[in-house]
Amino acid sequence: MPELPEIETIKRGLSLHLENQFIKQVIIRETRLRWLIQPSLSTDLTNQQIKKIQRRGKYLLFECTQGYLLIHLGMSGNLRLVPVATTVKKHDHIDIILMNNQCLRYHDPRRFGCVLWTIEPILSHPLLQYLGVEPLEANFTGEYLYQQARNKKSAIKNFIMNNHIVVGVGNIYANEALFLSKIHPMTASGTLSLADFEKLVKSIRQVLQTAIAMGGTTLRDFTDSKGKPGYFKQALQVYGRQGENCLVCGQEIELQKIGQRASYFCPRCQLK
DNA sequence: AAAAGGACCTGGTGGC
DNA sequence: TGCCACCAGGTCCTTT
Repeated sequence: MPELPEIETIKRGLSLHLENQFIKQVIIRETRLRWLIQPSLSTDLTNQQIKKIQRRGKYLLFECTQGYLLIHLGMSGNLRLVPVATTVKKHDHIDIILMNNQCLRYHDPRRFGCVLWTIEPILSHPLLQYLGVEPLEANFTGEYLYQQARNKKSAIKNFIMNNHIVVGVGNIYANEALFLSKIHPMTASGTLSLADFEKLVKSIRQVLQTAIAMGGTTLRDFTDSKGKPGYFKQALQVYGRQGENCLVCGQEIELQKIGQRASYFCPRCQLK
């Protein structure tokens, strides 16, 4: 489901309602997520106060009194804030119930996500320590990408979707950013110029920021923490538009698999 | 060392 | 209506 703008949207919604709240009870209905839920999760979390919610890449970090709750939503995960008495549906795996009777409900049909507790320094957690730069922060520059791409032959689309290089850019926004940059998704990363990378950085920033402003992209089932969809789908230039006309030049948008992922591009605007 | 491919899951869709 | 193949917003792990 979610890329950086969707996670950021959820984070902002949850921050408003959860910061400074105390956890009263944790209900676990299904432990088989990407990694098994630790049996101690419930006792670890109970009575913790949520101090602050942060985001690193597509991970949500709930800073608590004595540790961190770390949540990833995988492909199909969602977090909703619901009244405690709300009927439990299929795939509602975890409830985190607060003293004020709000319930943070984790729902994930495909179970590719994870929910775990750690008392280690959060940024040195094994899942986080090798992550690349944040695309909306100042150290994400054309120069950085250019240096990382030296001698790399992988397609530029795979390169910008690689979490060890830059985090948060998933399949939708990789396609959109490459279209804005007029770069063909198959281009070998190492052959692009510094100027290309500067343009690409600008495009990635722009596409992510615009999507955040519109509450993310709802393809079928993404909603924010209150159940509202995002509106960026209407602004998509290439994603899902194979066979339709390029909004810039009128050429038919093409679809090709790159690294097992659907890739959409304009063969006239985006040169190799 | 880098790149490609498989694996993990459920649900929706479109073809026959 | 049913069955089947294929597709999906992610990313870790294994193989080449």
